[in-house]
Amino acid sequence: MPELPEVEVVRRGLERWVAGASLGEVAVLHPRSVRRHVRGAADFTASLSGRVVAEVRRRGKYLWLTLDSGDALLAHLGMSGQLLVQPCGADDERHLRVRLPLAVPPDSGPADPRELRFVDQRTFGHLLVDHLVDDGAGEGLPSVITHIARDPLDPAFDDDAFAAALRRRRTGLKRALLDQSLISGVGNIYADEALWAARLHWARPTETLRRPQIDTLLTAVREVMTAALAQGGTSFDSLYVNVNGESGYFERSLNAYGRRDRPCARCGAPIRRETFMNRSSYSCPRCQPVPRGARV
DNA sequence: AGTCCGCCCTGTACGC
DNA sequence: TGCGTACAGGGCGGAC
Repeated sequence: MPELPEVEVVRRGLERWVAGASLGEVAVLHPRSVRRHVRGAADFTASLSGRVVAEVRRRGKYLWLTLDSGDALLAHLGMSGQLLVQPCGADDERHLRVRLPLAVPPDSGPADPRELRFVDQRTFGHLLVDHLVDDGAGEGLPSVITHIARDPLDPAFDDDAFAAALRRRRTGLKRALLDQSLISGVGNIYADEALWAARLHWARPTETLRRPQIDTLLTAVREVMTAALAQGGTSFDSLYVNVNGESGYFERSLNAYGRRDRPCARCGAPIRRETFMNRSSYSCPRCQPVPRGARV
């Protein structure tokens, strides 16, 4: 499942292939993949054709290509989305949803034509074209994601403001971590990993957290993401950009997620699995005891 | 306004 | 073997 580190790996990989390239005739092979482009699939392709890509940016789990039209091609990978750069003649992937041919300036880049492909088995991901608005720091942000908070690796992320906002919440800690309007980029896997590292239980009432604990938590979030990024960033330098939640790139370093009944790396107690928000939460029963007033 | 639930989707694993 | 069910879960619309 792509969370911030995986999306950042894709962003870095994509940049090399698409910056400076122009888009040819885009083909939408599955309408659901552009469902959030409100003006429809035909408008989606029309607003991309012939546009030149400037740069690839990211906030949390959202990724966008800035275009010479002043708009952006915004992408969210959802659960199973991939953005691949392939030779135009390569066989279609089974779940190819959108095809975006690339043309590079004649005096640069590889001779064989390539295309950007959006592949998405479960179609939770999507693409859309959107105009940019000022994000408050002079940078452009796609208008449909202005409610997405800065992510913890963003230099402009405000720890003080986050701590204050977190304590104003009246909910459980993991629910807050997964709320992309409070802090972005954190999904189920890295939430569990950060909570384990910070020795905090997922149901801890947010308003009872003290500042040192919030700082410990933020440090943990940044460390697990940075470590994953370091692994992912060195895991591929191949022809195409790839992200695959099941790839196992980052599995080796997990301490909690998916480790039911296996010993905690700190204390040896068997990791427990609980159901919460219709998904799994993994934690150590000894290092992360259930707090008073737990919010399930 | 803040909080939270249900739904969307497909492939795999597993019990009977 | 085949069928049914559980599970994976991000983000949003809408209920409360």
